[in-house]
Formats: sequence, structure tokens, C-alpha cells
Amino acid sequence: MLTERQRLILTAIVDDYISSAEPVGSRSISKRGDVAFSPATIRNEMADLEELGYLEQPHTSAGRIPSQKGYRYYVDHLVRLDDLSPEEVKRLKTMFAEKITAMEQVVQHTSTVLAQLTNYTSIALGPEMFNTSLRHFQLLPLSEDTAVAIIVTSTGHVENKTVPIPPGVSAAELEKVVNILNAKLTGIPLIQLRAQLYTEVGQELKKYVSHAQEMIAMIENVMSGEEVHREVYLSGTTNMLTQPEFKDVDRIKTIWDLLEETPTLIKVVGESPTGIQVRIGQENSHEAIANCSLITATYTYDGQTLGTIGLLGPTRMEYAKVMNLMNQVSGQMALFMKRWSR
Amino acid sequence: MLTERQRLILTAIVDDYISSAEPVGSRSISKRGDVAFSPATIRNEMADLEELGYLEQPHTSAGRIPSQKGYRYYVDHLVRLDDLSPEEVKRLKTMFAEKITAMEQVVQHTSTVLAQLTNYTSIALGPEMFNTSLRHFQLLPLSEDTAVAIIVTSTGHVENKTVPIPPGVSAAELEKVVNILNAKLTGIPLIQLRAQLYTEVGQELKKYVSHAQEMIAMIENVMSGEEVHREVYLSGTTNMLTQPEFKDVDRIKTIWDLLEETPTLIKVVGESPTGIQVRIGQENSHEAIANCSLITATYTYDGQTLGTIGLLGPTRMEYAKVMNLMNQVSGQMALFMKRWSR
DNA sequence: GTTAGCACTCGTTGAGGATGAGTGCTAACG
DNA sequence: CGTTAGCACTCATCCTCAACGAGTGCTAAC
Repeated sequence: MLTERQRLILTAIVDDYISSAEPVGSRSISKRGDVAFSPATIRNEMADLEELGYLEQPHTSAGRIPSQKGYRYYVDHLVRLDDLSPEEVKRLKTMFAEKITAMEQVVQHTSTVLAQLTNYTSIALGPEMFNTSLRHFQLLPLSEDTAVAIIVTSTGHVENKTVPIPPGVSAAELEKVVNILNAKLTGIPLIQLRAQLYTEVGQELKKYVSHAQEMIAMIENVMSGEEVHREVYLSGTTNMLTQPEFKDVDRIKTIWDLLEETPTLIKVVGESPTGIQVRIGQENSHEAIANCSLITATYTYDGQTLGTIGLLGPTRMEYAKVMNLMNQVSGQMALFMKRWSR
Repeated sequence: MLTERQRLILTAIVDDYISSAEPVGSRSISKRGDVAFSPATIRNEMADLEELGYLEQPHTSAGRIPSQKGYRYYVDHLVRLDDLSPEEVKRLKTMFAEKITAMEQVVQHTSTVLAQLTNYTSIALGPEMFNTSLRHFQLLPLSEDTAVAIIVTSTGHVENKTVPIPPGVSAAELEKVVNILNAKLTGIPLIQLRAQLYTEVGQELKKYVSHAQEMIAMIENVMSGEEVHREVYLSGTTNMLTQPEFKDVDRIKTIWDLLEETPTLIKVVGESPTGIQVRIGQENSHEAIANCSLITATYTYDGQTLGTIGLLGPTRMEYAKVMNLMNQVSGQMALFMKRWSR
């Protein structure tokens, strides 16, 4: 358990280091005003805090910087969530006031604004379709042997895929299939679609349609999960470059490689639990960002967690500001989704 | 007009510099074997070439590097297009042999492979829809007052947009509108769609549908050009970081900022003429890449130029290799498109 | 318990010198 | 007359070394 004074000093060090990116010395803290002790006293406390693992020293004659444990303590116990700046409030208000008609757009837009307001990199995962249900299915022949399949979800998301038509199937038959599928599957959660093909829907098809086996195979192809890609919106990727910790090209490269590798990125960001989550340094599941912090917020629709918006920055991140923003944005999005589902 | 020996020496310098990224000295050229003159002679020629503007000297006691004009001459007159390496051929072959069903996929995949084979950054502009025609139009109500509009083009591309339904319009009326539009507009080039709304189609709508005015406004909204976004596929963005000329973080930042600003990027890459085009350094229309070279190839469908694939690297680019690859890829894509349109 | 004083550490900065790659020029050569 | 050897000169790079100063830990006094 830390004493009150230790907490005060730790707060001061973290705050200082966050804004300066330089190791913090005892003298500069003493001069700040909010810690009214002499440098010597503060030095003693700092030595204790280092022994407890909250601080680190780059080298003997340098000041202290917060360790991962130090940041964690700061985030869990010390950070105070103050109000947003007028500019931020205004920005968010106008943003959510806009007449936005597609869920993807909200997510993307939010992510862009977050990146701009914070100067970090934002990573937004578009809505996970499998938690939504089927609104409409369509199969349009393009040529003799290919057709484009279109799936519209209850959230208004449109997914499409071009597929080969089984040889010998007529346009009329395709239409019949589409009608049956729409009649039977509308309202079914996407995640269950494939399974349904083998129960009554399959029976129905076999009864009324020729080439049923091939048709089912084709439709399964359309609905196969791995093919349904998930949108990832990156924003403010270059913001990283303004941070002094990323002056080094090699370090950037590993991070950027991660950002470019969508599937891994989805895993890293998407495994967040509902709500707001702060992952500091090595708490992250990928070592490319072992000296970064990732703050994520999930968004939900109709009670289902659909996606995640994350902000990636150095461990020396402006936690107070970002956590605040995330809180606000998260709330606004929830409202928006509710209003939108009406 | 350059003498044969000058051309020989310029070629040697460009080749050397491309592979080493270091200023090239007279001695190293003399030792190469293919230029059988003493360093002193070569020095004289180099001085001449510099005076003519083909070479530059970073400082007095350094070797020479090619100037923009030097690269241009190299690309126009000296580069020899040799065959692709077996690995490259194999890679391309297997790629185009794959059963790819959507045009977008070909483009994206090609771009990825190019980035991998060359170690540069590839920028691919997805098919420009406005040169294709309407295959199918659909309007699906999502709730009482919003609907999702879906446009399927002759190339199988699906575009969708969520729009508000004018108050007081019933589902039946929407369907009627959709039917009229499909009957009248199928096969019409997308670029003409909006204009058509004001000729016979508009008349028709006014005749058979109530709220025609509002409906037309809504449909125009759907078809408004600026909203139809164009896909941009980036690949190998981190490859840039392995080039010594981009060790500097600031330089990278300006380039990356450009890559993130999609509309500008589309302008920079998309203004290429049909065929293969090399733009060196300041020949580029954006100063962020004034020390980069951009090699672009367009792809066509049915005689229409649909999009562009570009490779971005330092001016010290492996022109021979890249131009070759682009040639091949371009040809393969043309074949593919032809086979695909069947 | 707090603080002033002081010796000590160690990264940073800048000056000076050696190194060497490469040049331009001149004179000699075939 | 084109080509080449020789040589003085330039200039970026690298290394060393000393001065500097920010910051520490420890001890003794308040």
C-alpha cells in the first residue's frame, strides 16, 4: 500500500513524464508546487517507489520514469477523469448530430475524430456481422455461369460475393431458390445461416428445386464465415511519428507491419471485453506493441457487442484525456445506436 | 546527344547507385569490367555528364549520383527490359491461375503480390464504376423511414448506401419505383444515370407514382457521384522503411500523410494515362513524393480504363525490374479481364 | 522526519585530429 | 589527340578526450 505522499509523487512523475517524455528529476517535482517537499525528501520516496517497482531509472544519473506497473497503478487509482475541453465536446456533439445513415460510417467517422483529437493512432473494427440477422438475400446472374450474391443484414450492412452458378441451373430456378431462402431465413442470425441449410431449408430446396445439392453447396460458399471480411478502419497512423519514442525507424516498422496485417490486428484489438479497457505495454497480446498502450471501447447494437474502437499510443499516453474521451464517445455511440435502431 | 561511352557510363552509374544507394566513384566504375577505361577518363566523362545535367555531386569529394534528368534518360533510352526471374514468373502465373471471382479481388491481390515482389509500396485504385453500366437496382426498406439502396454494375461490383425514405411513401410504392427504374435504366452507363432521371424515366415516375418529386430527389442522392467511394488498396507500406533514403522520420511522415489522404492519393495516382507510365521525382504532381518515383499501369475492361495500379519507391528505383513486372502484370490482367467478361 | 551539502555517475556536447574516398588538374604517353 | 598516371586538395566520417551538467545516494545537521 502506498502512502498518500507516495501516491502524490507518483502522480506527479507520471503526469510530468507524459507531457515531457523526459526522465523526471526530484528537483523539478519539488518545484511544481503541488508536492511541497524538498528534492531530498522526494528523492527518498522515489528510491522507495523504484524498489516497489513503480519507477525505473534509465541510468544512474537520470531522473525516473514510470514502469509498466507504475502506469497501471496510475490508471487504476490515480488518474482523475476531468471534463473534456470545450473543443472536444463541440467536436463530438456536431459529429453525432450529423445525419449519418450507415453504421459503418459512424464507426469510421468516430475513429477519425478520435485520432484527430488525441493525436494517436485509432483502430476501429467495423461491425461484426455475425451478431446481426438476415434482412434480405439476393442472387443476381451476371453472365451464364457467374452470379453475385448479396446479403443485407438487419443493421443495413450489405455484403456481396461473386460465385459460380452450378452448370445447368436456369435463372428461373435461381429465383425460386432466392424466394425460398428469403421466406425461410429472414430474421435468422447470420451465424446460424449455414446450419439452417441442412435442416428444413435444405429439405424445402430438395423438394422444389433441381440441382439442389449443388445449389446448397453454392449458398454455403456464399455464407462461409471466413470469407465474410471485417472492415478495419485505421486513422492517424502517422501521428505515431510525432512521438519521440518512435523516432526510430525499426520500431515503427514492427508496429506498422502489425497494422498492415489485418487478421492479426483484428485479433489484437478485437479480443477486448465489453466496455473500456486499457492495456499497457506488455499487457498487450502482441509484442510489436509491447511498448505501446492500447485503449479500447466496444460498441453494441441491440444488446450485442458488434465491434471495437481502439486508440494506440506510447505507454506514455495521456490516459486521463483518452479515457475521458472514450467514455464520452462510448456513451454517445450507445445512444446513437439506440436512436438508430428505433 | 550523348556519345556511346557517355551512355555506357551513365548506365553504369545509375545501375550502381540503384543497388548501392551510395554515390558512385570513378574507380568503382572502372573496376566493373563493362567500362574498360581508366578512372581518370571516366572522371572526365562524369564531369561532362554533370555539366549536361545528368549527374549530381552531393559534395566535392563524393562520387556522383544520377539527377532526375539522369534517371529520365536512363528510363527512356538505357534501361533494358530483361526477362523476369523464375520466381516472379511462377508467382504471377499461379496468381492469375487462381479462381478469382471478383474484379476487386484481382486488383487487390495483384497489388499485394507486386508489393511483395518488388519491396516497394503499391497503391491500387479499384475499378472506377462510372465507366460501367447498371446491372440491377434495388431498394430495401430497413425501418419505417430508412432504406438501403443497392446498385449492381455490369462488372459485378456492388455499391450500397443507406438513405431516408420520403415520409408517406409505402413499401408498395417503393417497389413500383424500383421496377420502373430497372426496366428503364438497366444497361445504362452509371455516369448517365442521374441525367436519365430527368428525361423519360422522370416522366414515367411522375405518371405512375405519388411523391415522385421526393422519390427522384432520393434516388439522385443514391446516385450522386461524389458519394460513390472508390476503393484504394495499399500494400507494402512498410517496405518504404527499409530504404535508406527514408531513414528520416519526417520524410516518411509527409509521404504517409499522403497515403492516408485517400482523395489526394486517388488524384495523384489516378491521373495516369493508359498504359505504363513512369514518373520520376518532381514529375509527380505532389511534392510529398518529389523524391520518389511512381510507376503506374492501368487496367481496362471492355475497352474502358477502369483503374490504376502503382508502385511507389525512391527515385533510386529498380526501374528495369519494376517496368518489366508491370508489363507482364498489365498483360495478364488484360487477358484476365477478357476471359472474365466472356 | 526533513533537509542541506557534497561527492559521484554518466549521458551529452563540442573541439581537434586522423582517415580515406573521391575529385580536378597537369603533364606525360602512344 | 585521346588516354592515363600522378598528385595536391576537399570534405564527410570516425574517434578520442575533456568539459559540462543534470541528477543521484549518502551523511550529517536541523
